[in-house]
Amino acid sequence: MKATLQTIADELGVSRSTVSNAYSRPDQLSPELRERILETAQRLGYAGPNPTARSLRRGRAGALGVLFTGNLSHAFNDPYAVQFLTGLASAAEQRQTSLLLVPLSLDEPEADAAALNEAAVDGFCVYCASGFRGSLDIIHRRGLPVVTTENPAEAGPESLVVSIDERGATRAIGDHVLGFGHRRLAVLSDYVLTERYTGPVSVADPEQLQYYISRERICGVKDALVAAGGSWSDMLVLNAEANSRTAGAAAVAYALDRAERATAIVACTDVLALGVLDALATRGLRPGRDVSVTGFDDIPEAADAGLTTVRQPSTDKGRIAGELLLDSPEDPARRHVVLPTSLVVRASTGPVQP
Amino acid sequence: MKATLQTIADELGVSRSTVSNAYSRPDQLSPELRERILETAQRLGYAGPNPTARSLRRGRAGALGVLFTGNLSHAFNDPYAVQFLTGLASAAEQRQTSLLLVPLSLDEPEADAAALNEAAVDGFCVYCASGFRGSLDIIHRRGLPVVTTENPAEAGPESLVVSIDERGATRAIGDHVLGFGHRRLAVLSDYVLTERYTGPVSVADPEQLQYYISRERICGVKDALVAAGGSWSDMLVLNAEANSRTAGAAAVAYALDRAERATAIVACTDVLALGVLDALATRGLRPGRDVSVTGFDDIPEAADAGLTTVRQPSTDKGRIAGELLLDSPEDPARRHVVLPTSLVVRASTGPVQP
DNA sequence: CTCGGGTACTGTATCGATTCAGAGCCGTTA
DNA sequence: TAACGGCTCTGAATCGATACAGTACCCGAG
Repeated sequence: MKATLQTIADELGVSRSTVSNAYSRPDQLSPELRERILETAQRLGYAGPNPTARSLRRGRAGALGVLFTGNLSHAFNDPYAVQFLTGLASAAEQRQTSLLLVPLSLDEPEADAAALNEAAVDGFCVYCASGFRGSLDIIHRRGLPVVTTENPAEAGPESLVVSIDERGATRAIGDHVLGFGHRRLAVLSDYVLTERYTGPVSVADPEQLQYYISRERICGVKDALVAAGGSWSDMLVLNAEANSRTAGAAAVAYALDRAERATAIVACTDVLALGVLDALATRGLRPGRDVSVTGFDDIPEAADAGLTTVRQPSTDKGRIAGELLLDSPEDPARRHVVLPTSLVVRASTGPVQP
Repeated sequence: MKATLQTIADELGVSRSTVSNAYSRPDQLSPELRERILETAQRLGYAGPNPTARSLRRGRAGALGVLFTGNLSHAFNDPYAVQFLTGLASAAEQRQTSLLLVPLSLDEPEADAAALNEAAVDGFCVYCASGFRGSLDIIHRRGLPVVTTENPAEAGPESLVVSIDERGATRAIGDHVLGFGHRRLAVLSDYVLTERYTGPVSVADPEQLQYYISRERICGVKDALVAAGGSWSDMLVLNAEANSRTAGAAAVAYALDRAERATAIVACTDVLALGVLDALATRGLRPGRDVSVTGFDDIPEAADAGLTTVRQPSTDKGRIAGELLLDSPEDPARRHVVLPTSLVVRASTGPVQP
């Protein structure tokens, strides 16, 4: 038989409200009585107001939902994702809110819908939204705010968005690499295809690709290429089956081992680019001289590896996502934040060798 | 004005209970009525029972709390931790439970206590318990189950524990390395000291170290050394300021650069060991020949790097932790699970060079 | 002596569901 | 035909707190 507010109230002969006030609004009662209440609570082993009951009454769950695919490793092994989450957590923490990880299988829509409907949260954060498109309807039906970090165009006006100019950022990368005279380029990404596959793929028109981030980033490279007078059909596109170092190394093998070796590899994430550097190392090729390599995100390891990349403010992105979710501004202009990116040039890129 | 069970009930002229049953106990009403109810709910934009209200009534929060230090990066950058969490999440998922990340600052006990008291969860998982000792009392006062992955001796009988034989595992590592004839050993760990510091430390008696995991693992190496007729005073102990590759590389520098170079480095985690391999690479030293290196955990990267290490079933550990928490067996014998470990020998260890 | 105003506390409605005893109703069986 | 059981559905109690209107009392000003 657990103690409740009533237990304490009865014990002291005061009203339940007063005990509640002792915890939540200390200014509403005399310090002496409050002291007695707290002491009695301690004695009866009462640990303070029940969080669930409080949530129900207050109409606030005190948590933000974060959607995940079943395999957390996948989500957490990317330092970018971890930084984003760190930012999200810091915003949440400031407002006494925690994060609820909601695992989705993506195979069982029924179960996923149930998980979304049963989550006691005040809003959802959907990042890496690729697989979660279907979840948005369910969330909207619950009338909860959602923030995504993707396609601003596709997100309805009711959505909150924190994004970057994906296409412009890789355009800058492309300009940088092309400026060094490289013409035999390869672009490396995960989610080029729907299937799990590692290696070269033929992409007639990158604008038609399904997944937003890979599409935009690849198109940015295309923009640069076309502006430099190149032709898309000369571009080699590589798909990695996951956003991991090993998948990156495996996927780039084709571009490095064939006769007409690519002289520059534009990877769509730093993790993949690090895999490319691994692949170069095992072949005795020098980054920035024999082959130029670029990444995206500017994770901490990128600096150590001397990787030329695009810096995006990952932690800020998470923090702002959290703030949007918790404040849900009405003003449509404030519901969509675009953050700046910058090109970070390091040693992994250099002029094409004669 | 949001729709509730009552709204639907009034609309159809049935009782609230019946609408509730339509969602939670479909066998309690006729299929036709259920269909009409679901349809009306759909029409009125009702997304199903409110999770908070349901939790209150059922007395089950449907979430497990996971304690974190403020900085998620720290926690998530260790693949071991991510694997553990993955296991925890899978156990939770099976029982329709999600994970609530509860950020603790460790600097502000008041705020931390509040966070613990306000978390709507059915139990807590405390891993990397080093800093969280103080939280256990608060959790116990709430009457919630806790599972830890550490010191079985120190945990009270009310605690749930999933552990491994830390000391025995590093004893095996030590035996392996000593068997190759190595005598100039260094052991590398984080949390040897309370302070943030990277480099050699003098440890008169490892049994006195404060943090459980580093103490036990270092003592295991000591056991092996003593059994081989060596003396603890010959052992070099290195502290890394964090469990990261860079900290590992920095901490091991002393052992590699001094005149009497260590011939074997026993690292207490794979991440640190990978850092040691990095340090060897920058010095042109060959792992397994010039210097033997061992790790602990057997994270996926360890296999790629050819690292000799101890495999512990990280994912199982998480899964079992979740199961203990959700089932809370009464039988004291079942409240404490010890999982097996095994030595995995790869190329990073070899005979001492003459 | 009354009135205004503040402080300290009480009582009740409410948040949105679940649960469980029981009420009708209908068909079966002795 | 009465007793019984099964199927649907209802009504009221309950989970544990918070919010708000209201009461009692005290103090100083008019």
